[in-house]
Amino acid sequence: MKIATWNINGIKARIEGLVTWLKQADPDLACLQEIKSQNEGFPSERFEELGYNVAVHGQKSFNGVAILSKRPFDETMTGLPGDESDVQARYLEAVVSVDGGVVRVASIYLPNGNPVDSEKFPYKLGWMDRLRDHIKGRLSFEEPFIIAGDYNVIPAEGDVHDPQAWAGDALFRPETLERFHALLNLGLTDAYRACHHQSHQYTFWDYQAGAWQKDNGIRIDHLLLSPQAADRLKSCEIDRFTRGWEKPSDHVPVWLKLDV
DNA sequence: ATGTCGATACTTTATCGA
Repeated sequence: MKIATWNINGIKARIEGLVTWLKQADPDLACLQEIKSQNEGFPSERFEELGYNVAVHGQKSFNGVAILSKRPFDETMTGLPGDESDVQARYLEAVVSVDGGVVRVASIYLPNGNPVDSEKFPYKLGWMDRLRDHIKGRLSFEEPFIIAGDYNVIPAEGDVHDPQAWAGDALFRPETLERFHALLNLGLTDAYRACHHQSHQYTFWDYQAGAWQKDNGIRIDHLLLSPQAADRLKSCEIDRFTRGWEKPSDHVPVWLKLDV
């Protein structure tokens, strides 16, 4: 089973590129972030034509996550628990049946958190605390669970072209990394890191300042695995070639193969 | 060199968010 994550930065702007990639990459499950669309405006037909079932948690203008699945959804859940006042569409979870069990998957768009002296940074940290609490509960199910998405977290110095330049940024602040480690310490596995040891393998390059041409990137899109998913992990790769396409997203797809 | 994009609205340019 092939499971992918991609922050597409706007479904309307990216629909043709996304369909092209889906046809050639052919994932069984695709977690999308930053669809920047309400549920009503989401072009589900374009994916249903390709054999996908579609779950959307949308919002006008900003944020928004979706999951495409070749298998029907047994259940879906929208919104990260823990704060009734949080209306931002950043969390979608789904369960599908496979031979001999289920696979649970979450599509997450973790808050950026910049600027750090604004209310956005504590919102990010609080969201990470809530994510940890929620995932901790889910782990008691002992299922293969893949938490995939744009984490807006640079895990280590080897995941950024210029660590100095990012030192004070919300994506690389000690408070952020501390919470990312707390998440991993629940017993989760960073799928890409489990498959590859080389550093400077990025998933995002800014549109500005020729970042792509200079390979000035960061690795912030991750697939974290429950122990039951990690046991079945076969491979994990970054499709960096889409960054060179016409009208690219600033993020590229990351995918893994599970032996289920 | 804070140099680009995408979405939105009291729109055709400014604002926000990333």
